[in-house]
Order: sequence, then structure tokens, then C-alpha cells
Amino acid sequence: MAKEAGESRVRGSRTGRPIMALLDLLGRRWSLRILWELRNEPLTSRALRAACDEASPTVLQARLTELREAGFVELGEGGGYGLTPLGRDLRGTFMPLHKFAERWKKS
Amino acid sequence: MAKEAGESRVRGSRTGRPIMALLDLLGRRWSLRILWELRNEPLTSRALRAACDEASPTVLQARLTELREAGFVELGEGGGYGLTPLGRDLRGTFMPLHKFAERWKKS
DNA sequence: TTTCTTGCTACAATTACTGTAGCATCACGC
DNA sequence: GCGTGATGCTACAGTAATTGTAGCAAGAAA
Repeated sequence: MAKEAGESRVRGSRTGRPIMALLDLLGRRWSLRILWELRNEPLTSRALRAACDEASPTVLQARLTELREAGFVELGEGGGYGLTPLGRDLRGTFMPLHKFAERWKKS
Repeated sequence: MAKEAGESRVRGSRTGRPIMALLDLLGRRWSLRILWELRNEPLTSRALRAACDEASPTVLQARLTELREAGFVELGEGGGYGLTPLGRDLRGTFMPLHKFAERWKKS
């Protein structure tokens, strides 16, 4: 699907603004969750699926492909999905969501 | 759908962990985009729709309802949707996405 | 009372996702 | 070599979510 960062056939905005492409990609089902579950260590496709409440392998596979094409996730040589340096960069930007979620719970 | 923060019938995880509920809510189509478009000022439902590339009012309305129930968005008295204090708090946590998106584009 | 704009809904068509099953490949123990 | 188990990944029918278009009721002007 998306082939290069910030361009290409992205649902919604086609203005080329990378933030739109990013919001679109992250707004697909399981995208955020996958990045979240990979935040600490790489996981095999099956471990990842278990972490994602046994979500359908069909979507997970689709999301993983998209996230790989986006350059956020990679498949290690010995198997197992992990974050790329760029993916770790992205992780850094939404790790604060964790603390926000706690604040949210209290409201 | 969701009625209170961090609980209730949330797709995916039912562990009660608020981060899961948050990732699920934000992972629905147009959720992130709506919050993004409201980041600066309140918008009327129609202005919001225009900002969201004329997305279907059906989904937008559904997302707005969910985001309102989550306490992130509110409908002002004179009309127009805006972020609540909690919503502005949330906005703060993913505003860095903008800069990340720029870095991403360059990769 | 006509003409806006507002928030919001109906509904059929289309797309996305789910759940289950299973394949091909590789490494291991034997 | 032959089973056993794990890996990444795919097929496919059923279900749920989203799209696109049209339109409604209420309020504010004019």
C-alpha cells in the first residue's frame, strides 16, 4: 500500500502532508496497539498476536506489512518483529500516552 | 459505546488497562484526525468535516460521540466542537507527532 | 416566510475486519 | 530420514465498520 513516507495512496488527505499520512496509518485498526506491544522487545508474529488479544492474523499481517513499508517495524533475521530506529523514535513520541491514560482513568 | 474512561465495552483488550482502551479508541478511523483538526480552535461539525476531507458524516458523528463520552471533546453552547481540558491534555501528548512526521518524510 | 446554518440521521453499497483453518519452511530430537 | 513443533503467512466465508448521498428538524437572520 503506502510505499514511501509521507506520500502515496493514503486514505484521507492526499495533500502530501506527512502528518496526515501518519494519522491515517496510525488510525487503522491495531496499528497503535502493535507499536505499543513492540515497545520493549521484539515479538514473534504469534507472540504479537497473543499480546493483541488474538486478533485476526489477517489484519495483523496487513498492519505489519504497512508498518514495515512505513519503516517503523522490521522482521529480524532470526524471526520476530521489532521496531526500527525510526520506530523507536515514533515510540518515544507516544509513550506519554501511558501516563495520560492513567490521568484519564481518574477523571 | 464507551461510557467511562478506561472501562466498558472496548474492542480488544478487556483487561481494564486504560492504555488499551485509549489505543483502541484512538485507533478507530478519524479519531486521531478529529483531535488533530481541533487542536487549534473549535470547529463546527461541517467545518470539521471539511477539514477531514469530507469524510462521511456518519462516522464523524460516531467518533465525535465517542470522543465526547471519553471526555476529550465537547460541543460548545453556541455550536462547534472543541477540546475539553482533558482533550487539550491529550493533544499535548501527541503534538510531537507533527515533528516526527517531518523526520519521517525525510527518511 | 424564505433562506441560511447548525447538529445529526437514514440507508444501501462498499470496504475492512474477524475467526477458523491451514500451508510452506525451517530447526530440532531422534 | 521422520516426526514434532515453531515460524511467517494466506484463504475464505461471515460479520461489522465505513462510505457516499440525501435529507431532516431547529434555530437565526432577513
